[in-house]
Amino acid sequence: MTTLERLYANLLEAYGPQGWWPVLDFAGTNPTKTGSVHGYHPGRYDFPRNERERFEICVGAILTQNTAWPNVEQALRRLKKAGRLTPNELLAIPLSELKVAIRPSGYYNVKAKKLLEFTRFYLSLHGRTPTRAELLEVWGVGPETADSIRLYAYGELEMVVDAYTRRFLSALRLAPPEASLEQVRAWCGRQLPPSVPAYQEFHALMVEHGKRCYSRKPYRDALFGAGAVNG
DNA sequence: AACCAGGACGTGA
DNA sequence: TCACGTCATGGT
Repeated sequence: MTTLERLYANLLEAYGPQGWWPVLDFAGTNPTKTGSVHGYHPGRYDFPRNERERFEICVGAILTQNTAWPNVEQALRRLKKAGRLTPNELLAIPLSELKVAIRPSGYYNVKAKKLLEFTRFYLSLHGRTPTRAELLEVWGVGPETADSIRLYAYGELEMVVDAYTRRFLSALRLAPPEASLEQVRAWCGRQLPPSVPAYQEFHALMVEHGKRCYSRKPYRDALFGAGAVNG
């Protein structure tokens, strides 16, 4: 068992299954979560259950770039309420109307453009699963967004690593501070068993732990991270 | 009432 | 490559 596997097991025990990626209109809740409690499905790994949910996850992945999830959830609800949460519906919106709908998630000018770019790409796939390289070619889709889409929207085995993960692992000295996100990502991929549910849960746990202990500025309780390793 | 969030892009060195 | 500025709303 690798150190990262042990870390994963301890975080899972501490926080419980996170139920990522959240989707609208799912009745389940996760009472252990601090922020929004809607749409999470702890312990279930059969999402997305249909094309509608798949596209919604993609849209959420773009809207959540450097943005707190409750803001994204508002934007998704506004899109849905306006009947614009499918690819063709979204492409049919006047640009100004799209910006108004997604305003709560911030950066609405760039994100509106990103959504349109991605949606065109999404339709061009005709249901096929995009490769990571293909996703990275889309304007507005960077490494974390591409990996999140692969892992959560398409259920592909893709490691997702974010700023929290890098801070956490470097604080534990599992990764050098100067390691790039890509290096950390490759390393994590080698340390965990190749399981889609495990990858999904791992990233969700890293975000939850990051929010609690590795928020920017002073790390609130970095010692807990070390404790999580040693048990 | 600052501070920051589940990043990515454009630019200049 | 890489560091830095920019994008913006809402929660704490």
